[in-house]
Amino acid sequence: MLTDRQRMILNAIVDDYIRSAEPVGSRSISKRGDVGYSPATIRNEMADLEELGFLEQPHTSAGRIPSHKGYRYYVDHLTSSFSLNPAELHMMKSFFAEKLNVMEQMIQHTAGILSQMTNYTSILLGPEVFHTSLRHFQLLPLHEDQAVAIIVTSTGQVENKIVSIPQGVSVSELEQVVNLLNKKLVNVPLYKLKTRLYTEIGEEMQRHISHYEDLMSMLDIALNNEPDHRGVYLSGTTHMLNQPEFKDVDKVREIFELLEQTPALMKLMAPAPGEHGIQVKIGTENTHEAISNCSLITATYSIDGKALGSIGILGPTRMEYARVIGILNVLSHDLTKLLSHWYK
Amino acid sequence: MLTDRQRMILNAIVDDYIRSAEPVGSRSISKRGDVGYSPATIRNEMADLEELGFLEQPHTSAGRIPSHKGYRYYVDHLTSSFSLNPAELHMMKSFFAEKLNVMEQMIQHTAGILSQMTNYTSILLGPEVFHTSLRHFQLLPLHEDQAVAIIVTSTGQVENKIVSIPQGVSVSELEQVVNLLNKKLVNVPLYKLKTRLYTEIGEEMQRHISHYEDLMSMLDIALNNEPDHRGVYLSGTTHMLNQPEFKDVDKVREIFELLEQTPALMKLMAPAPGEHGIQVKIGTENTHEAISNCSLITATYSIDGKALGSIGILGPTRMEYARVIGILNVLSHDLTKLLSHWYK
DNA sequence: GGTTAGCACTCGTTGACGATGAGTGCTAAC
DNA sequence: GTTAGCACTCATCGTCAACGAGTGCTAACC
Repeated sequence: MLTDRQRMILNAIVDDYIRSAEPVGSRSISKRGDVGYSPATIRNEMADLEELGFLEQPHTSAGRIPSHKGYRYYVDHLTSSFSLNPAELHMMKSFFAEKLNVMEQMIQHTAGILSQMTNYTSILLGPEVFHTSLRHFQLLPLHEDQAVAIIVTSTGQVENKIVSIPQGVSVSELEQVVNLLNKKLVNVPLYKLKTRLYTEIGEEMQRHISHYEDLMSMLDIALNNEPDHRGVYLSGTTHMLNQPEFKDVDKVREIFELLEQTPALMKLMAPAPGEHGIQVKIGTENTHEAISNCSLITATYSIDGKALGSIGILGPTRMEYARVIGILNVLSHDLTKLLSHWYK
Repeated sequence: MLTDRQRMILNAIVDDYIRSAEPVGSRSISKRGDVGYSPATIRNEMADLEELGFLEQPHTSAGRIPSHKGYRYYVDHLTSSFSLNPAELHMMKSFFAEKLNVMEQMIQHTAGILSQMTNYTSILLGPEVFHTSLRHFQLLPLHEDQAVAIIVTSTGQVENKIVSIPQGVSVSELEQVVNLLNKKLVNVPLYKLKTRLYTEIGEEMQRHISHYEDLMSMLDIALNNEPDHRGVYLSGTTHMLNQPEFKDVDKVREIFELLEQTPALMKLMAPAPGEHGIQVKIGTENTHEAISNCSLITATYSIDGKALGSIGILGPTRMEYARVIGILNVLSHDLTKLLSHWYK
């Protein structure tokens, strides 16, 4: 039905479009290198492909994009064997191995209730974030250029992640680095690991170790693992979209990015010393730029009077304060009661 | 610090702005009724409040909006006692009472993995959606105008919800309705309840019962309860925002609304008869308008060869098909294995 | 006959400009 | 102290012209 060249060009267009999300022109296909024809030739083929229904033009003077039929053809003729790379497979396996823990479930569940009732985004910081620290770090070489990084936490949880070893780093150097990390970072709370890595370890390493930058970025990846996110529970993030002040997608994305950074969240949600009830931070009272026109209402929950974590609601400054405060009040008490009951 | 009138006007402005998200003008405050002054007077006070820093003007010819200081004052002087209405309290209590069930957790967890690995939105339909049906429906009057609707499902789960009884409906009529529902809807799968309500019950009721419309909307609310959503697991909905084709917030909202309608999702995710592997539905191949430029890739998982539910990925038509298919392949098998193992 | 260079043409994007209207500030009357 | 009236401001919206990316077509080339 299609000539080899047409198939090749169609594939190139779909690939490019999947990457860039912009209509692709004849010139850019020609420049890719894997299709050895001039733009004019490609234009001719593209015109044919369009006539056959595989491509579309958003308007006359734009490049082409694949039509549904084009995608269909692409999918039906996918040659690559859908195989995942080892790192991805490993990631998936370790995800599955994660223990489901009751307290975690309960907190996540609470986050869900909270966002559902308020129609705002809810944030819960579980106790782990505050109290879990690093017990041990290990780096096991797999091949020449890959190793598995293993992190054991003070709660006995084991996280691992495959990383690439920078070219030219010797085994003895790797050992040195691991020793250094264990010396400096053991007992450091997980959420502070990355900061410490740069402040304390960085300096030391720069002195003794070659390939400093590559190694640092490897360690960054190794430590950027799940434990960093562990213990932060979000729910109802999409409620944000219903607020007219967030009709600008970029603003929303900024906020979402903030929500994925545990240390920043910690800082925002940390209860003011001595403060025990509900706190309301309005607009720029929040220290972070991205949420300078948001309000954050937080409370703490506890077991036996000992503060365990925070529970908060993020919405526009134009927020239904009375309602949210009421709900948060009830819910933080309920959660406290529930947890106390559970751990008795 | 502020006169009573100023406080009153400030409160009115904050309230209005919280509701409308638009700068409020002097005229609209004057019209509210609870502030008995003309627009001009209010303008004067507003000018003062702005000078004091409680209000802001986005631009000269617009109304005022509260400044952070204004919100702060509003919050610090909130008089209402943060009390929730009984229906809300009940809702919260019943949320908390929900049993956490292992299989549910596992499926939700899988949804999380899936969206995290693909960077698209993942949808899982749990087995309940397909197989759970109504066992019993009950309506218990609480006061004059409120009742609690109780739904017992075939899995033994009990859901309840407080609804308002329409004025002028007698107890005996309510009983008739409940009997009718039990006669007609028992053993109907939960996700079909609402459709059946309108097609089968509606007609019958219209003949025998007064206040038909009010009653229907009450029943609609009663049945629109959680069970309808039960068994649909979403994750990574926010990934959508990172795709340039969804920079229009309204489009995204449309999709989110679709995702919250179980019956529609069911229809989209239902495996084609006889089909067992991975299905790819591109663009308009999906029957729903809102996702006409999305692709939906689905697979099924099963126990003992018996299909239990579906697992899918929703993204733009411009999707990394090869990668997603690969991941979905592995994950649907893993989930099948895991569930089989668990229930052995 | 297939391939490529060159050129006129199309059409979406961008920025400038004027009309419109909501809401203000101020003055004068009540 | 309160209110009516009026000139004024400024964001929004639609129109219009300049710009440029990318095409389709023709003619030359291998």
